[in-house]
Amino acid sequence: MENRLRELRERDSLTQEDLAARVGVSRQTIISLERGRYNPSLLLAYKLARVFGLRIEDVFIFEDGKGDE
Amino acid sequence: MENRLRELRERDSLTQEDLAARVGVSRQTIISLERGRYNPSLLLAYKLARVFGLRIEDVFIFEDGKGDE
DNA sequence: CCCTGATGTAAAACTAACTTGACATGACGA
DNA sequence: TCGTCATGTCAAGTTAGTTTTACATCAGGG
Repeated sequence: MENRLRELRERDSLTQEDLAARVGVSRQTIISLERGRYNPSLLLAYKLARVFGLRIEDVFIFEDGKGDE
Repeated sequence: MENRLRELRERDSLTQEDLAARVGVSRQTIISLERGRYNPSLLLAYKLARVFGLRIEDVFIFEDGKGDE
C-alpha cells in the first residue's frame, strides 16, 4: 500500500519527528510508514489524514485490486 | 471507535461468515469489529468499506476528538 | 422434539503493528 | 572543523490485531 505521507509532510514543512508527535506515535513508525513497510491501524491512518486536512483515501493509495490484493 | 458494520451487513443480508469471507478474515474478526472491540488495520477497513460501496469515513465513525482522542 | 444456521463467548496461539535505544550518514551553519 | 539536525538502519521488546478451536444460545423448520 502506497501513501503520500512524505509528499504531504514536506508540503507542510514538517519533520518526521513533528509528525510523529502530532499523531502520537514514534518517529520509527513514521519512517516505516513513509517507506511503505506496513499497514497502519485505521486510527493512525485517520489521525494522519486529519493532520493534512484530507480524507484517508486521499492519503493512502490502495492498489485497485478487484480481488484479493 | 464506532462503526456501521452491522447495519450495513444486515442491509445487504449478509451473514457474518459471508462478510468475513469477502474481506478475507475470520468470523471472529467480524464479530469483534461489530462489537467495537478493536481498531482494524487500514487495509481491512478499506476492504470492508468497498464491500458496501462506501468510503472508510462513512463506515467507521471517529469520535471527533480535536485533540488526543 | 431435533436439526441446522446464525450469533456469541472464551482462551491460547500467532503475526503484525508499534516502541525503544543505539548507531550511521549527509547537509548546513558557526 | 565541529556540532547539530534530519533522515535512515538494525535489532529486540511490547502490545494489539487476527486466527483457531471449542462450546453455548436462540430461532425457525421438518
